[in-house]
Amino acid sequence: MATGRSHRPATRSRGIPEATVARLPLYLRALTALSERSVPTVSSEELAAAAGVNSAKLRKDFSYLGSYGTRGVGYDVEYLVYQISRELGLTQDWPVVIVGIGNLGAALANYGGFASRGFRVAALIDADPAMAGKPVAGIPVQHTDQLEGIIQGEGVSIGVIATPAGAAQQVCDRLVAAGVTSILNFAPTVLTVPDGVDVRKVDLSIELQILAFHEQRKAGEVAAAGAVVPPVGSGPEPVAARRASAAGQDAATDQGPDGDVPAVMPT
Amino acid sequence: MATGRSHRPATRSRGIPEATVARLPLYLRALTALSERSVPTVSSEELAAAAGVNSAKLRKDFSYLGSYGTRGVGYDVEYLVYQISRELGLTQDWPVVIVGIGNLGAALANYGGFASRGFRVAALIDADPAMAGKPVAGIPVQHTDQLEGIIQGEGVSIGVIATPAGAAQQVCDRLVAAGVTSILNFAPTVLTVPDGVDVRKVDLSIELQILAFHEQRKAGEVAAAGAVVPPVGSGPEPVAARRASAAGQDAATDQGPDGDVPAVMPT
DNA sequence: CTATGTGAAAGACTTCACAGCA
DNA sequence: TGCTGTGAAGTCTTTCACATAG
Repeated sequence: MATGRSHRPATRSRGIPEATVARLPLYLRALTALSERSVPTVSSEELAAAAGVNSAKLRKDFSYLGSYGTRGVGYDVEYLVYQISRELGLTQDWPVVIVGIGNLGAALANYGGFASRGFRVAALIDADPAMAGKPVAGIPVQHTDQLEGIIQGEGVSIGVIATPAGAAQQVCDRLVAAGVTSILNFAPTVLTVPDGVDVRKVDLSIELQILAFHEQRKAGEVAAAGAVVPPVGSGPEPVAARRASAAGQDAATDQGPDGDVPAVMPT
Repeated sequence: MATGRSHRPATRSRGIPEATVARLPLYLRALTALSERSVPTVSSEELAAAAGVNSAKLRKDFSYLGSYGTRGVGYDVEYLVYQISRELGLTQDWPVVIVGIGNLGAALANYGGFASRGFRVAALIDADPAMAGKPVAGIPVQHTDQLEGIIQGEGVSIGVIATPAGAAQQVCDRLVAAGVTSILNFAPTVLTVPDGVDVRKVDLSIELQILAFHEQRKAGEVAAAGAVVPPVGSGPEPVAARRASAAGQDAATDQGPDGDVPAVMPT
């Protein structure tokens, strides 16, 4: 696929890198905090520190949105908050349904961050008839039978799956058939969806395993004692060397690729 | 820190790409499922489909671990399960502490996936005195005062933070001071940690915002019908194009850079 | 003849470093 | 003078495509 770097019409070239999109919420959060403290402007350096990234990256990211800063000064906090919000589509209302009101589903329903950014819990759905009517986070749980009606009635396009792994694909299919085109999946399963539907997954187990991998390495290093040049192993991997100093810092702040979260069922 | 090392004989060149490490848990999950069905071998094509990635990527990933396949045949399921488990450090016991037993913390404590892969909930910690002693998921909650003692006593190196955003950094500092070197953060805050400590974050709000961004685009595409705002939707955008066929598959499985998850406090 | 393993090419993302505007 | 905006360089990932082992 040739990145038809298309003729960028003035500012705002469409085609913001995925990596940048993933960081916009981070910047937005930092900016919101500044805004609440009535800070009028910030430099890329300060904002980057607050968001946990380096300033060059931040400036590059913002450059994809347009030239919203002032040389020699910095960025206007309020203005940036607005621009990023608009870019992320947070200036509109996004009704969301959460399917699977177990421990996790309830936690998500109670999650305050929802409302704060245009997301509105339109409904809580669970397959257990006993749950029907029971209020969670002030919202009455509805039975799965109602799923299609709710999606269509409320015009829901984003669905959150917090069911056991075994039910995830089935729920997903129904959500999609009913019109949902974006899914946040907390069940530890690979969902199959038709083209045009976005899926993001969050899997606690995966995150822990990644941490374990690095943790294991740390232990190994101690035992092997940091030699000047890696002993055994193939060759003095250049990559390895770099990793040494950057990894700790990097992993901690801007976290590497792939992200995931918790789930409800065993892996 | 030095990197090289490890007395790993034969294959196994040190320096597995981070992107590959992030996918190993995915392969492991798929392999475990096959193993339970007593499937003896799998081709890269089949396994890739089960894991939601493409076969070329999978083969490349495995090539970093060594040559564990048989040309013309495929991979031995049991053997691969073992190799990947070892690589990820899952053949050993990893005691984990969860701090902040609110809705989310309780959900995590009940998460079955923990035990299944070498992770053991060594303790549940909460700052609320009223919670002390109360069992959650069969484990009695302990007060924050006990934090240091538990970490050191159990030799915990992985900590999960599920507290409100305001307490996260403080908890993090205590965990690190007590000896924890890997942290999974569910609070919507950027944690600052010393070198050598790994942090992975999981933030529901961020995931939803990313979905909203793409959702907004889809809506725009429909309206613009590949007209005035081409670059994004209309143009054979590399990303867009790929997304069409692979994305559904891709986004679901290998998800882009930076990962996050849910939290307990508003953004 | 099949499916792995892997150089090489293509892309995506990050970092550098500095021109240029306020 | 200070800080943004951005080509260019550097690094990491993915994809291609095919030699090669079984």
